Amino acid sequence: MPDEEVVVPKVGIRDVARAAGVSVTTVSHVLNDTPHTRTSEATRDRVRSVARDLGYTPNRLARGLRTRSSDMIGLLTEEIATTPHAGRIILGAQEEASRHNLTLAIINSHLDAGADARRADARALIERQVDGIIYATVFHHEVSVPRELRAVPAVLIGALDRQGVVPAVLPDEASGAADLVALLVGAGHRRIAFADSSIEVPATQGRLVGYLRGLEDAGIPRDDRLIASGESEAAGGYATCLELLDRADRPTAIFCYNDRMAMGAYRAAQELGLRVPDDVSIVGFDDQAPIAASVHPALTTVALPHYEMGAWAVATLTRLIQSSSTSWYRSTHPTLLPCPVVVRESVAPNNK
Amino acid sequence: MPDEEVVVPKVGIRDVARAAGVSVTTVSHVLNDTPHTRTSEATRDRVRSVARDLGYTPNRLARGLRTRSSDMIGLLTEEIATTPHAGRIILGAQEEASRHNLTLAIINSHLDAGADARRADARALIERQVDGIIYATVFHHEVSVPRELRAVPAVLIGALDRQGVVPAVLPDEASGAADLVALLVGAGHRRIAFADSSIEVPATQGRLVGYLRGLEDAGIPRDDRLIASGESEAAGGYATCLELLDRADRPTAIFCYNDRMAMGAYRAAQELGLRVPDDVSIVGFDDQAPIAASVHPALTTVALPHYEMGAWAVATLTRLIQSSSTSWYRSTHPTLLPCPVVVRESVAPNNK
DNA sequence: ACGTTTTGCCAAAACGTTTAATCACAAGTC
DNA sequence: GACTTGTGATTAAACGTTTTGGCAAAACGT
Repeated sequence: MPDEEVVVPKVGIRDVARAAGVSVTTVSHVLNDTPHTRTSEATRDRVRSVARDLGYTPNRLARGLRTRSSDMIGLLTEEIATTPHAGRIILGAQEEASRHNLTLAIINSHLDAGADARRADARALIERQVDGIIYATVFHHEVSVPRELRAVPAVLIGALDRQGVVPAVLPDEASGAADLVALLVGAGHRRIAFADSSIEVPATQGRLVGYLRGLEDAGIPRDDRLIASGESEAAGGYATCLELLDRADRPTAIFCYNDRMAMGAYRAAQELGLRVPDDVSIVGFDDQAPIAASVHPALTTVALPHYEMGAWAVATLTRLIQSSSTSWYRSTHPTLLPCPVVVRESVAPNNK
Repeated sequence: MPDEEVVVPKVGIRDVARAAGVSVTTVSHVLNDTPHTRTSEATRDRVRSVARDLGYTPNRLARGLRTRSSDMIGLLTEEIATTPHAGRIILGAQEEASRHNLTLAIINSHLDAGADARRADARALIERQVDGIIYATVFHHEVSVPRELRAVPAVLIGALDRQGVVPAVLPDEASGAADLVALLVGAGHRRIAFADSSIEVPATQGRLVGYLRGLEDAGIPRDDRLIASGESEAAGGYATCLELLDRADRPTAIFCYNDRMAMGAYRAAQELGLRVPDDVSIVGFDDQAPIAASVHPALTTVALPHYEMGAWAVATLTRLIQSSSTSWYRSTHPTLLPCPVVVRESVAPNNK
């Protein structure tokens, strides 16, 4: 009952039609370049210019209602807060989405949220008629996706679907780790220690597996005395590496489970009077900003393909959406994205 | 023309109505608890249980079309990539949004994007009929908001509206810096240096202003020989602090422009054989994860209220939306959110 | 027993699009 | 000159909700 829109009288397709002296159908046709439809070049131009002059903005809600598709994709993230990495996933997803004229709707679940809360979040997205859903988790091995996700195409980031029906993408940590070992071997190192994380997550295994594979590829026998583990923080890295380095036959290089532990390794080396990289080479994993570039010497490490996983997710999602309702799919193996090693200054040739 | 939805026959409000033996009107009324409407307790229960059994999910597009509101708010971010901080803004906004039953649609502009690209992004959100828009920038002093933002309530994060019409929120860097100085003064320090950033951004000024105010409050005269500047990275902090510390009358504490520079300060101190914090206290700014907690000794610093700004933004936006169309507002002063100092281990009493 | 109020419910019109189905009319075709 | 064919546009029916304005029946007051 209050006065209507004194501010900006929203202009709809009808207004354009009226101003251009055609029907709304025609306006819709020309503005969307609807195929199999005929309109003279003259009226096309007229409609377009009128639309521009009036400042027409289509109402995507209305369009979505009619076309049964929202051009939105939902990103369900699990604790974006804990890891700065998550930002890069969002960025990758966002940019790929923009490329397809889609927009991203984001909902964040707390890590400790129950299954019901998570399902409620999925429902919230589905109510919004998203065309697809990305479920991004911190690195879990397997997860059973809320069954509401079955209502709509979905992909998984950082986890495998227990039922094996939803496509998933993961970082190829093992290969990255193996490459890193190869780099060290190439620099002449043979006594390469591994400072592992003491808590068990899939990443742990991948990195350890890659470390061992790297050794094997180089024909270096495994030496369990060179493998130690600690809390996956700077303090843990310090303690672990202190122990590894404080021996007569100390390693010439240490592969740390992550960059934070590598920071601890730097300190351990320093306290023992060892210089990095001259006396001992140190490498990390994660390429965690801003650590890796800020420590001295700058840390050689392995980057995780967060951006790429985000982009991959919306790319395959759009493929799924297009092929949807005709062919259905069963996800075979998860997609593994490469983890490139980024070379900085913490590795030196082993001249011993 | 392919077979219709063999998978999941979407259930709409009509299906619920039919199954419950009532009209869609009634279903709508009970499901929304529409006020000033009368329905017997019996039918209410029946409708609700039928809806649950059928697994009814309302179509928010349709609802939005009718109610002229989408319950979505758009977050326009400028280069979420560069700063890990951005993630916390998103998180704060997201959680506050969830609290109000809103969902966040995110679009990211590149920092180097032109004004047109930025306006296109704003339009994309408006087409989606978002109820409001948050424009989050990296810390700029003033910005002229795309005029499409006038079509809908908007708030600014990290910048001021040049026209002074859009409410804005900023971190109160000056007070945070002053508090930090007060902490140092309280520990007995009087020769407190400031390692400034050499590039000019609003944050620079705020922190410097706060530093000076802190000194003044303590009755310590300003000494320009204690103020130096360098690149706002670890390397710059190293160079700057090396110079500050390598004097006979060296400061007993250094306030670094940010945590990365503080990392450099640690290295400078170490190379000069000075222990932190025993020989020199060092503080930073930003509370940047994971640096601040990972360095040794852990860094005392000031946290930026990113989460809080995100939450503030959607909170005031919802207020704006509710009061909209009735009262219009003119933003007075920007809101300043406190930057709490977080005490760790890099400050020691000055016993000299 | 008769008006009046209250209670419980419903029909139908929006909301702004897209799209299937037609339609008028001019131009070819034999 | 009667048929077909092509061209450029239109009419009207969706899409799934909310909401306005009523209407019948039950309850109530006298």
